[in-house]
Amino acid sequence: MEFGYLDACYPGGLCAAGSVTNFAENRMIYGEGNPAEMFFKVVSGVVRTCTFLGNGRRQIDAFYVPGDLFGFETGQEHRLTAEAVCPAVLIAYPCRGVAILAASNAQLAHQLRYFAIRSLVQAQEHLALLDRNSATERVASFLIDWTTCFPAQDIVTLPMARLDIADYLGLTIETVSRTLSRLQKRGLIALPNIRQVKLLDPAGLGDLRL
Amino acid sequence: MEFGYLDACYPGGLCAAGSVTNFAENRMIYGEGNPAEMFFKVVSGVVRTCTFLGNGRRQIDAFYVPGDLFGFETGQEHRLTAEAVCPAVLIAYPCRGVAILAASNAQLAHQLRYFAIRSLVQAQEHLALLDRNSATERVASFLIDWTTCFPAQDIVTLPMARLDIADYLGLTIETVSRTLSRLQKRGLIALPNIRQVKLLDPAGLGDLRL
DNA sequence: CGTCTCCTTGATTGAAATCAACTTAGGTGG
DNA sequence: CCACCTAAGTTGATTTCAATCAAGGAGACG
Repeated sequence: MEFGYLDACYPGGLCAAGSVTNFAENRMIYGEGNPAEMFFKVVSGVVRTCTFLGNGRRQIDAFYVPGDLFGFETGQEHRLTAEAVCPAVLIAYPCRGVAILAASNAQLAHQLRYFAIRSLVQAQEHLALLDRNSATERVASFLIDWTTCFPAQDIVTLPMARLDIADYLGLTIETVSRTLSRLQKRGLIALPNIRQVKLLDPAGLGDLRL
Repeated sequence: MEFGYLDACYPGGLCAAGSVTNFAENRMIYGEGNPAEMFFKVVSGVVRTCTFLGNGRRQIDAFYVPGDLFGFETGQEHRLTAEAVCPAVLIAYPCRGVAILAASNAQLAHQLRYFAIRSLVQAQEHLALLDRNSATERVASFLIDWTTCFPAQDIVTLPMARLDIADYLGLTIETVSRTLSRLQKRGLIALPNIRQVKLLDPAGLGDLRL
């Protein structure tokens, strides 16, 4: 189904219904099992959604960047935990209120559907990423995906810690660290400091994805 | 966001717009890159959606069972391939026609949103499954998930081949086969024949998921 | 009865997890 | 400003588990 992109802020749309909120780094936005009363739009900063597996491991499902909507549920409860990766500004929308608005506003309904499907596409891409089972493939894909979020910049800042990357890629921090070092030694990337990456050879990096 | 389940077949709803189609086993329903003109509802049978990775590997994103809708896209093209796992009856809906209907039918719009979010939830659950990185955890989870689709039955039929299971779980057929044998030896399941499974100890199997 | 496909089982290899030590960066307080 | 402390990241050695390589079995079908 084809859905054009529509900005969330148009008269009578989402903007009217939401309230702006600030979250400090690592602050929880909502927890697994919390009632799904709100969904959110990222204005600035980065958000992660994650599940905690029984053995203490944590799985990061997605990172959300400015413009993204997250927190959609089919049930009464949030099935994931959402946390601010770095200081973040969000707009919170009440689900019920927006559902009522959407019932009489076809454009808004269309827009919500668009964002739900976009999240689905992202989840499917994440699945494909985890299936590339070599650590090098995963890290290379992650770097390419992340940097293409910021096409203008030469050196890209990673707002998340190594542990976040590891939990997103289904690897350990040691493996992520080693893989980054190896990519640097091979001249594919530069790591000027711990949170910054420069792609020296994007094409070569792309080849690693197979 | 909370969405109650609505049957797709109600007057003025989806049913009016769709056409019934049959697909033989392993028949392609649509291919990666095909124009996304239709989406589908499963009436009977099982459908898989998959991507082919550059190295020849295949990743199965999801299995769809009767009642499920699949084929939603944000762009103009299908990003996955859909195939019939076994003989399947589907209803095909034209995206554009349904979008027009949805613009003036709030209930239909709501329903489409519900199904898009449901696919998202399934994708997120699949992600969590792949993150349980032991083969035993994955296979146990798969068996539990699949059999809970058919709560009434004692012995459940797996419509898909071992290779499908392997590609869904990110494992090889050998590992799937070995793991099933091991679960059988441990008395957790019975495999009366190649396509049937009986959960002898669902609780014990659940414990393996961690 | 032979052949093909799908599945199972075994032996070996390899990549990432784990265990463990060390380095770096950042923050605090004397 | 520097000494200390802590959290985060890197690097190395070893182990573990699934992939790979290889061979054999079971069922379907002409």
